[in-house]
Amino acid sequence: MQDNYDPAQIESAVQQRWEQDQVFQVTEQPGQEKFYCLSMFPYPSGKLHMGHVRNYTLGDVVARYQRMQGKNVLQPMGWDAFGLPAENAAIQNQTAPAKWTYQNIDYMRTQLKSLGFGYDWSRELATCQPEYYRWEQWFFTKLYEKGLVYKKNATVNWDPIDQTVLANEQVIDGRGWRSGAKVEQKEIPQWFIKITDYADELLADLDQLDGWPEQVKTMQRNWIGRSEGVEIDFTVIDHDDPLTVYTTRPDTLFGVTYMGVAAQHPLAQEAAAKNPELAAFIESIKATKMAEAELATIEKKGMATGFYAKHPLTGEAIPIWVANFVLMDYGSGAVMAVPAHDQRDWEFATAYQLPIVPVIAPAEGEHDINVAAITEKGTTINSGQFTGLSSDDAFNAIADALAEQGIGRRQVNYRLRDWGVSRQRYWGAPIPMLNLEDGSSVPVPEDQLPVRLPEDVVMDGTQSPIKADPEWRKTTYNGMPAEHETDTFDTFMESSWYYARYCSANFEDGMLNPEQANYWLPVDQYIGGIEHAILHLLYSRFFHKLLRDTGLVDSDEPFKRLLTQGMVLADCYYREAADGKITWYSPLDVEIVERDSKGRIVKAILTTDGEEVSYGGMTKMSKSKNNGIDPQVMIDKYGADTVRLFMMFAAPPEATLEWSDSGVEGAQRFLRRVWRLVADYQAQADAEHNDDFSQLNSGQEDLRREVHRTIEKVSDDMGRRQHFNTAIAAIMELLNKLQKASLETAVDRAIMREALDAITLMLAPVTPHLSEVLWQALGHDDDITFAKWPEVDPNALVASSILVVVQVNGKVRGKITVAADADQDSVLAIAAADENVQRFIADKTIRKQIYVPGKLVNIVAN
RNA sequence: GCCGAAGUGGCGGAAUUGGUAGACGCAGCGGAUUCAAAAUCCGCCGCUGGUAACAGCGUGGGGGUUCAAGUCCCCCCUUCGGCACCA
Repeated sequence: MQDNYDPAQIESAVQQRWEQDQVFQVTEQPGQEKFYCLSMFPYPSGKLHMGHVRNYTLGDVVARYQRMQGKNVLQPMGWDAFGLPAENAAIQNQTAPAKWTYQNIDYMRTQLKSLGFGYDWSRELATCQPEYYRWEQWFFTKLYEKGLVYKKNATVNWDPIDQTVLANEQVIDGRGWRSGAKVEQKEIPQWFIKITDYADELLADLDQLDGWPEQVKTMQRNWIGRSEGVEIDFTVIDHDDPLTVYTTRPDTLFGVTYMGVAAQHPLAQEAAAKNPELAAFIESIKATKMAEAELATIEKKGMATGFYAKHPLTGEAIPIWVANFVLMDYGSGAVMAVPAHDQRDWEFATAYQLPIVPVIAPAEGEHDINVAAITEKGTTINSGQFTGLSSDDAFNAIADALAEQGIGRRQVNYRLRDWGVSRQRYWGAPIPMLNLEDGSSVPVPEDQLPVRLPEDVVMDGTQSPIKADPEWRKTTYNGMPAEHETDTFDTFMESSWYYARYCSANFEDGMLNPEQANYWLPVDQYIGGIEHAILHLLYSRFFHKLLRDTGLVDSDEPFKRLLTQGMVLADCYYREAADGKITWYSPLDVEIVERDSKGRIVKAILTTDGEEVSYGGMTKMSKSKNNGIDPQVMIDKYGADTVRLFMMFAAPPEATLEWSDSGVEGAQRFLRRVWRLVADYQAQADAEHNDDFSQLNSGQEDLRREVHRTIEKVSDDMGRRQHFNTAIAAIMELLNKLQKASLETAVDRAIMREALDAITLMLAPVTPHLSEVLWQALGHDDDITFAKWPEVDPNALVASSILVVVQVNGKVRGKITVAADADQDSVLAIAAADENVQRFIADKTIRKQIYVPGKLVNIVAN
């Protein structure tokens, strides 16, 4: 073996062998335990960024660890290839989205290979391929047949200059990002999938997901937002149709002082027709973006419609207002307002001097209704026959009374809304529906699928090429003229079932091969960013249940265990010009020339011109701050193993990770030390070994105990805890001890040998190239990829004496070494006899003694 | 605004079930090696006092529970993720 660690040479050789032997291609093995390890597939944006590298290293470490546990491991990879950036890039680079996308995929695939990720490339897929999206289209028509798909009007951001629909991120301060036009809200017909039909099951099944982080489950629970309430019909005075609202607080019904309706609500429209001032007001609030965050923070505005509702129990007339915080797309588009007991209603009432009538007395404490609403439950007051009840009793009594009159129904409601899947964009899977001349819609017949998206197009920055081309949409249905739907699917559609398609990625006779899908599914370990905690993961869970109810899979949930990884941050540097304009410089072009005595950056210069730049701290790697570190530069400089090791060592998976050049160098330093230790050992490979560990001296016993303690810890960290940073720290600690160990006797050498084997194996998931080469150098002729994970020898762990900490009144005053089998009394006696302990208890009375066996003594004395 | 997290030395982080706060790494400092440097090796490294032994203080801020709190409870501050058309 070479004296020096040469990652470039090792890595390309090992990767070549993996490719030649198709090491990571797998098929179903009925007798063997399977493990499906999946990382969220990337959007092919051009090149990998560090977030990808982190995500996929985590996945590869888990996959390799599980393989060494003897499992049949599937780890696939593919491309989330549809989406907005391809359209933007196409406009900018005068190319077609498809061409741009496929080029990016080709480059990023080589990057993934150079990082040594063990993927089964025979299953690679890209969601923009008709072979993929045809089955999504097919599935959508099945859902249509089942009545789970419907069309309704919904609001979009409309750019009146570009004549195009904008995504929320394309609307900046109420204006279109390209045109600068004031964005309008426009209602257009769109397709929806009834995810609300599955709300109950999506909520209940969260309890089965033991392997999911509690925070993700909580976020999903809150997102689904199940509530129990009452739907109430308010008669509108001099009007036929009642105004129906939903409330979770019928106990506050007597406190209703006004009603709120959305700008698009029929009542508002009707009132506006006769009232130009109101019409103008409605027009003005229509410009508000309908994002929830926006709504929550906007100034509450409203105007009276002139209509009045009749209070169902008191008969009083209640004014109906148009309010900008009531959404038409949401529930019935109307709310009853109880300003005394709802903060938002309170703010609105205060702004417009509407009456605030308290009807609940809080259970405890004083409350000033002039300062804020009383939102907690309590006892009813001012509530007619229902006065004096607890909120819960009043809820029931009022709900029953309304039900008797036929104007109220108990109802379970969800915050979750149906999934709008229509997008007015080009680069997505065409929605497989036909619009007929009579205005109705039918699914595209199965034998005409897929509805192909033309790939050779020119983007002009406004309309989608398939909308602009009248020929594309022309077709017939049963001999009648018909038009293809020109909207495309939300890209969350593709990412909702790709995990299942991987199981039979090349299957041509259906969406999935149920036999293969049921062998591999559910995914045993899913890894991706926390930013997907709600939408992507909820849609995928929903799709899995749809697949199940279509008979394609047996399981209820797609992902057994979930790991949500944090972001990658880096230093950023900038210069501010005289006019205040800030220019950001890549950390790769910056040299730190001065640090203070604590090591903090004082002065940094740009290497290209030698002038000073300012330090902007650690922020998320991003284009805007120009602080993205290109993984390729790092791989070329240090090798994949070093990059992988640093990524796993620098932070636990869920936390943010701060990129550090010197940290990467530290990782490389460690690998060189491992290499050298094996090389030094190899240099005397001919020397005699003695594997009999029954007669060790105390130093040998201690060292061997360290080896097996490390195996124990690393196994637990990698398997159960998934804290790879502490696993690596434990290996580093062991290496530090081994470097000082003697190789004099045959037994010394046998212990070293056992330790080097263990270290090589334990590092294999993280640094697979290095480990493969070291494994061979250590004389093994099997493939380390499938080698058995090291086992703990329980005999090696036994220690004859243990360290016990002695506290007096909770402060550490001494440390004693006692026999491992010492009883409580003798430990307490030794503790009290300790010289320093004596100083603190000598003139005091011992009140209490606590002994935590094998760990700690606390003497309470005063 | 709502929902979910996080906050520990100069820095990244460790402390897994309430039981030695700071493992491991980085940076820094001192030394060895070298003509010199790089690389490598050895040592020191929370703050304050002390030659030292040791003592006092210390986990975002304030309060509480406990023999014992980074960890549990209450209030507050700051930063980050999501909020349904970015993926």
